[in-house]
Amino acid sequence: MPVEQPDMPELKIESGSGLQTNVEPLQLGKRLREIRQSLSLTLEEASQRTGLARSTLSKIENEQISPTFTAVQKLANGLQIDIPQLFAKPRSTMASGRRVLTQAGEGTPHPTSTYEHELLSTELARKKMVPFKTRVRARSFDDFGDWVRHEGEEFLLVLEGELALYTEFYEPVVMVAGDSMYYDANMGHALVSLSEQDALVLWIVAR
Amino acid sequence: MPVEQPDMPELKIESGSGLQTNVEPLQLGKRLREIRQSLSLTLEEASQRTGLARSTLSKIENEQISPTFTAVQKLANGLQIDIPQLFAKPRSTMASGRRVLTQAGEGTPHPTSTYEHELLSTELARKKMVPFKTRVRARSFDDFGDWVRHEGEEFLLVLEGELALYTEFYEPVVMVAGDSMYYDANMGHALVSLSEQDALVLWIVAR
DNA sequence: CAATAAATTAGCATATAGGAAATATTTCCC
DNA sequence: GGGAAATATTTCCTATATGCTAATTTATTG
Repeated sequence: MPVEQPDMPELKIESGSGLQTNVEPLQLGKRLREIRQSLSLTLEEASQRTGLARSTLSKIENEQISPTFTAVQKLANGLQIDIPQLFAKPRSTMASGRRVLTQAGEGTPHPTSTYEHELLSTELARKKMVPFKTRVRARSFDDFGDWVRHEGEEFLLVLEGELALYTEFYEPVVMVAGDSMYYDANMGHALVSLSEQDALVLWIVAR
Repeated sequence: MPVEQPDMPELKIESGSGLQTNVEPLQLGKRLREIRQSLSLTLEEASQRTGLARSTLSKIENEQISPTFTAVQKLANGLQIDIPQLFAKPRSTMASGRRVLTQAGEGTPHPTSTYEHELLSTELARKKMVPFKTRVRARSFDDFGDWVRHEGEEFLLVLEGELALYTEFYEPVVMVAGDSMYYDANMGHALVSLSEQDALVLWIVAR
């Protein structure tokens, strides 16, 4: 009897515009300086690792010259940076340097006909992962309607009880406390509690 | 006493980025040519849109020169390409329609001086999330060396015991079973067990 | 404030990218 | 197959990035 969309809280996540018409300033030098400094490297050390001259590095960081692509490659190799990541825009991610605690039972409730979700860390927006605890009511009907199915990947850990995870293309699997499952969420999936009491699971979705 | 890098198991996982010492061939010219042709643009047209000379474009595509970063920017703007995407590798994802079960205690062990990690779902490569259970040994010294710090976001759920989560910029937080934390992993972090017995946590990292 | 380290700048030599025009290649139509 | 037009490549010159050495300025540290 799993179920409709509400089972997938938010997922609105980010993926801002998608249209980057803006003429990005893209402070390459600034970024590079940050990276180098975060590694506690002096220009001299960075020079040794990258094979680029101190002065060149300085000029690049101060945006006095526009580095050759080969120079960028040397930089990326020498400093262990991922090139795509280097050029990535300010990255509309979760606010950096933030954390949020959710104490047991203090999450945001989100009940559905089959599940009782407790959304975690809701204070943080634009997260890469959406975590929630779910209480699967005892003896859910074992004929369920449609699969739950959505973009992304899902990780599931059984915290209490015993349940069956049904997934498309596979046989159902019985899971007990401590068992975990990682699966492609595009694949239909659904949980059914097997024990007398409700089962409790931790669920995490990543898009 | 958290610690050195080993505390962050794998992370090598996808994007092979962990350590990309390899001198990536990175056929920039080839990629650009493909893109231009897929837009049915002639060198002349591309030249007009980008402000770069026909000859320059030709040389870049034939890898006779290594374009300046500003040139790459002009190209990206003119041809509506996303720079990160330009350098991104073929984008491999987890095989679709797959799932993998890890039964309690059956993960892949990965001990370090401070923690005892049990990696989960290791059979699936290129996952968006890296899940593992960690046993935090009782009474870890509460003076720890360096922070653990890495790209991405991290979710932490306490399964058993009681521990203190130290994070940069914040006061330490005491967490008990059922409590969870979501935080920016670039922010230094470290766990210390407070109870007599070891503490057990579920950890999930998303890059 | 002194002493040291680190970063920036300067000057010059060289390698190489960028632009304009010439040359070569391909495409396409008869 | 032979042009003619379109497209791509190469040539040549100029602009600029890179390397080197050293001097100068700017942090750091004690």
